[in-house]
Amino acid sequence: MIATPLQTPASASVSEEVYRAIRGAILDLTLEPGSTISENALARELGASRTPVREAIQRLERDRLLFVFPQRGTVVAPLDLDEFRSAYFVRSSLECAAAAEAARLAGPADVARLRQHVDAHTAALAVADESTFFALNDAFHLEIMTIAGVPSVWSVVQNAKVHLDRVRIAHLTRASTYPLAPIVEEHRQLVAAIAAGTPDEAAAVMHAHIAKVLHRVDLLRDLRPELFEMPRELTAQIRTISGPAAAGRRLHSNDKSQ
Amino acid sequence: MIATPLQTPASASVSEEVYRAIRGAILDLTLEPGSTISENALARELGASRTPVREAIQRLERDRLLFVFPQRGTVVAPLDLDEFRSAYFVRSSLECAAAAEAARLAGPADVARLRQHVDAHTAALAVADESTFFALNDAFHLEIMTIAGVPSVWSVVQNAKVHLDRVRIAHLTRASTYPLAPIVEEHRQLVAAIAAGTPDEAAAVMHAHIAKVLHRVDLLRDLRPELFEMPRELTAQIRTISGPAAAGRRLHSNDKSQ
DNA sequence: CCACGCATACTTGTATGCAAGAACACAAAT
DNA sequence: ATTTGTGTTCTTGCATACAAGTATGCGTGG
Repeated sequence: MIATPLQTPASASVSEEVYRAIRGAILDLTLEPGSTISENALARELGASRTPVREAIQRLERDRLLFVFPQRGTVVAPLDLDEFRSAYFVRSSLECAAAAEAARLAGPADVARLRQHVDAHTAALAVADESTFFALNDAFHLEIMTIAGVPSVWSVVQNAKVHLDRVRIAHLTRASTYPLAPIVEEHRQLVAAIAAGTPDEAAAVMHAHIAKVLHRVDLLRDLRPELFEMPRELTAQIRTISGPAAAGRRLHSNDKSQ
Repeated sequence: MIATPLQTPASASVSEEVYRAIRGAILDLTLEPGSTISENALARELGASRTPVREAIQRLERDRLLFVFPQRGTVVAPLDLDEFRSAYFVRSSLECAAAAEAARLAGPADVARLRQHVDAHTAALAVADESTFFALNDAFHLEIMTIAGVPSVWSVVQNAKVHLDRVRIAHLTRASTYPLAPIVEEHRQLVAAIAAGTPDEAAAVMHAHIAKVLHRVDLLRDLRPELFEMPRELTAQIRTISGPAAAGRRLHSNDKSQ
């Protein structure tokens, strides 16, 4: 059961709201990796019709958060090592290049704005909850992209970042708390490198900053290997020709009780 | 008028076919930047219903090839310098990083496969038309991504590359022919750098290889500045409150003759 | 006990109807 | 001549009905 029947605040469009709802449910494991969902069931739950639900599902499929098997079903994408590595590659490459470019282009006003971000982040360290903290984190990284002159690249980074966040969040709910202070400290070093106008240094700091997620995927794989497994029914994407091989289990979760 | 009523060969789904048809029409300027399109008109032309047309339009909007203004209309995205620069940034960063990584990881079998690509490309130089030549070009770049261990990153590059291709194709149809031989030669140098196992050299060669598009956008901007202009009717995305400022011109192309 | 056939209840893909809003055309008033 | 109101027709967003395909459950026959 996903959260609420669409009472989310800034109502842009039903489709957008449904997208955010499902995406959030996937990220916080309300919808577990490998579980099956259905357009009709989601439409009932969210109080919308199939059309906007379907549009959201197609967006999420392009985000690689869902797999749609026509006439068979739709499953939440299991965590995947290759996907994680690709996402890391994209984020690392783009953000390091942006940090270097920002170090080349940044003027005094830009550096001042970066420092404001760091100050706000430091203040949030004490009082804010995690979600707002990470929102500030995203804002800081976006600011660097903006200084580099390519703000719209941030959306590409975000699309990749989801797959890193999935691992981080899943690991977070099971393991210890997340150390937030080092993040702000690394941001401070990043600003220093950008202010100094040293592109290589900025890229190196950014690389170290981002690389800290890398070990989490291995830890999570040990903690909860089932999050990485595709349900056996859908593993055979190439249908065996009436072969009785994949008999036994059922696809539908049979949740009529909803 | 877009090409044919959906007779394209490998019929995956209506939605997919419509997507490819519109995308192709945008790329080859059958649909000119800034022109308005409509779900109903496209559905009639392509012999489909609105649903798959709508799905295709939404994909193309996420590709930034269309702008959808609810209740007002949908326009083909004009060429845009910022979009071009962002796309170049994404492609350059990812492909240079991939080339460097490929230089680190490539084994003899990988190098052999790369050489096969170059040989096939050389052969195509004499006989093949441009579209198959560029298909081989894409295959080569994908192979590098594969060797780097992140094949799925290629889809990200492709999404950005569209905006570079738009400029190249638009410039191609108006200006002289495209010199193809240097491309293959640069690929050869790239393979040499990867075979030598020198990441920095591979990245440098890749950078020079990709950077050749950069000057085209300026040339095209001089040749056909109208391709870069958003129709004035939709420039005001924030509606002036019943202000008669934007009066005069009309939005709808009024092509009832179709 | 096992294999096969069939009915049934699901799935997603597609078509279509309706609603809300925006822009144009035109007539009327100032 | 300019403005203003109004109706028509366009636009996209959403809801819903239908079509095609798939997996399950059960009965039947072996």
